[in-house]
Amino acid sequence: MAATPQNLLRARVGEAVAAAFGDDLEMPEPLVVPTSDARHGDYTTPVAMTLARTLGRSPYELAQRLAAALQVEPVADPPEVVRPGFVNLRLHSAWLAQRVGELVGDECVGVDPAPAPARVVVDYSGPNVAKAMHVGHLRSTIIGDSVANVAELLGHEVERVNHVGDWGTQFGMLIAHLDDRGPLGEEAGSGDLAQVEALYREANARFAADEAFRERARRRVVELQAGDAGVQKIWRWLVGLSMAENQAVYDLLGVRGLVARGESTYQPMLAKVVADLEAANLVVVDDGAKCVFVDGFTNAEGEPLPLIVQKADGGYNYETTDLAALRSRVEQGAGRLVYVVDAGQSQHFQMVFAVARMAGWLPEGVEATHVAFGLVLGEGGRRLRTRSGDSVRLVDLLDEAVQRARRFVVERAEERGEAVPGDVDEVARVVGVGAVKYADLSQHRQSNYVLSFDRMLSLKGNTAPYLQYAYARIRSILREAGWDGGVPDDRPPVILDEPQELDLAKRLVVTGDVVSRVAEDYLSNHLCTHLFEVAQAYHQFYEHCPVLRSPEPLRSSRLALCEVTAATLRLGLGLLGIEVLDRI
RNA sequence: GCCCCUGUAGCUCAGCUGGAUAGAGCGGCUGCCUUCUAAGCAGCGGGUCGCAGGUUCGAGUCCUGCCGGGGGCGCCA
Repeated sequence: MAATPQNLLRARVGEAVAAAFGDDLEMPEPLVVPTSDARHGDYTTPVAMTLARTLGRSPYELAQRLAAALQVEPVADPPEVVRPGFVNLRLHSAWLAQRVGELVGDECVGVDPAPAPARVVVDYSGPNVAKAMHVGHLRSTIIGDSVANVAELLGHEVERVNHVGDWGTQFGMLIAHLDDRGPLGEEAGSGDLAQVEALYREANARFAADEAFRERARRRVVELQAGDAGVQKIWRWLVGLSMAENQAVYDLLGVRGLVARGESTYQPMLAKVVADLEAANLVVVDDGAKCVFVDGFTNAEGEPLPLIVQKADGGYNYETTDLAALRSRVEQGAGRLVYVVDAGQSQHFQMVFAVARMAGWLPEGVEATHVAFGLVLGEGGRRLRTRSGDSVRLVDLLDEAVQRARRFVVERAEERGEAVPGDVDEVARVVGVGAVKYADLSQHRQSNYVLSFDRMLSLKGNTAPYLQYAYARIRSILREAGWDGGVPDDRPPVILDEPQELDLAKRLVVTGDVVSRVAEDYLSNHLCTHLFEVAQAYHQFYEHCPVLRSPEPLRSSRLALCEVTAATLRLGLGLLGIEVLDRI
C-alpha cells in the first residue's frame, strides 16, 4: 500500500472508529475523502454523519468523540470538528516536505506494486484484415495500451494481445470476388491495401444483392476453413498485406509488444469448444443452430436470447472464437482478462463471460472485464463509419496531427527569430501523436468521443503539449543545475514555505492513489486530470518561486520539487503511452 | 417493445463506493515577457446539473416516472 495521505489517513480513521465506537461495528465507507474546498482542509471524514443514525446520536457529538480518538500525527495537523459532523484534516507541511523528499529519485513516484501480481491478458486494437485501420481502432489501441502499461507498472505479468479479425465470412466474400476480378495479389507485390479495401466494398455489395454470389462466398469460407491450399494462399497474402500496413500505424503510435494472435489462431479449438458445451448439456439446437441460452437475455420479441456457438450451416462464429480464446488464455494461467472493445459489444461479452462461467472455463478467481468505450463521432455529432465513406483513416489522422505540430514548431521559431530545431520532425511526431492520444485518454471512455482536429491539436489547455511543455521547462532548469544526470545524494531537506510550494507538494504525493484507482476502474481520464493539476501547480510555482536564483538551501529544495514534478509527468505520460522531450 | 450508455456554463467535458458555496479547458474581456522556455501566469464574466416526484441530516450522484440523444437486441465480426 502506497504511503499516500489518503491511505495513511484512512488507516488512522479506521483505528479511531474502532477505538471510539467499538471494533464490532461495521466500518462505514468512505472513511476519508478529499475536501471539495481548501477552506475545509485537505481531507475529511464523514463517518460521524454516516454513523449518526445507526448509533442514534447527534453527528456532531460523534464527530467530537471520533476526533478525540484520532491520531493523525505526523501526517496531518490535529483534526478540526465542524458542523454538522465533519472531521477535517489538514496535511502537515513537515510531513509533506519529508514525503516529497522521499520521492526524489524515485522513478515510480510513490506508486507501489500490486500486493498480488497476476498474469493479465489485455486484448486490444483488433484491426480487421483487408481493411485499413480507421478511427474506430484508435480508441481500442490507445486505451488498451495504457491499460497494459498501468498493469505492468504495478508488477503484473502483462500479455498484450492483438485479436486480429483475420477469419470469417468476409474472407469468403473477398476471395469469391477476387475469383471474378482476376488474380490480383496472387503475384507477390501486386496490389495494396487500398485496392483490397475497394474490392472488399464491392464484395460486400454483391453479397447483399446476389444470392448466387452469397452461395459461392460460403463455399469459399468452407474451403478456407478446410485448409484448401489455393484459398489459403490468397488469405495469407491478405493477412500479410494488412499487418504490414498496420505495423506502420503501430510504429507511429509507439505501440510495442503487441502480439498478433488473430481469430484464426483459435480455429483448431472451435470444435472442442462446442463439443464440451454439448457434453455439459448446455447446448440447445434451435432452427438448426447450436445455442447456449443465458438467463436474463432476451431478443427483440422478448424471447430468450441464445449465444450461438455453431451456425445451422455448421460454421463457427466469433462467439465460438471468443470462447475458445478465453478458455485458452485461462488455461495458460491468466488471472485477469481485459477486453478493450467498443461499448456496442457489451451484451456480447456479458453473454460470453456468462457461458464461460457456466462451462467452468472462467473459475471464481479469474476476473474477466470488458473495458468498453464510446463511439468516435464527427464534428456534427454524427457517427463516423467506414461504410459511409466519410471516415478518417488512422494514418491520415496521425499524419495530420504531426504536420500541425510541425507547423507550430516552425512558426514559433520564426516568430522568435530562432533557427528551426534540427530535431523538428521528432518533436512534431512526439507532440502530434501525444496530442491525439491525450485527447482520447483524457475523456471518460464510456462517453462518445467527438473527434475534432482543432481541439485535439490545440496546443493550449488540458492537452499533452501543455504537459510536455511543462516537462521540457523543468528539464531545462534541471540541466542548468546539473541535476539532469541524477540527483545529488547529499541534499538539504525540502522546504515548503510558499503556498505554491505547498500546493505543488500536495499534488505530488498522491500519484500512488491516482494510479491504483486507474488500475481498478480503467478510467485514464483521472490520471490525465491529475497530471494536468500537477502541471498547473508547477506553472504557478514556476511563476512565483525562482529556482536557480534562490540561495541554498532553498535552491536545492526547489530543484527537488522540480525533479519530482518531472518524474511524475514522465511516469504519468508514459502510462498513457505518451513520450516526453527534454527540449521543445 | 426490451436491455445498456447518456443529458452539467455559449462549446467540449470533469465531478472519486451520497457530503459543505457544482469545477476545468476552449471561446470572450482585462493585465503580465531586460528575470530559470509567454505552448505560460494572474484576474473578470458565464449554471433552474433534461423535467417531475421520492429516499436521506444531506442528492449532479441513489430510486420511480416522463422527455431528448446514442448503442445493442439469434445464425456478420
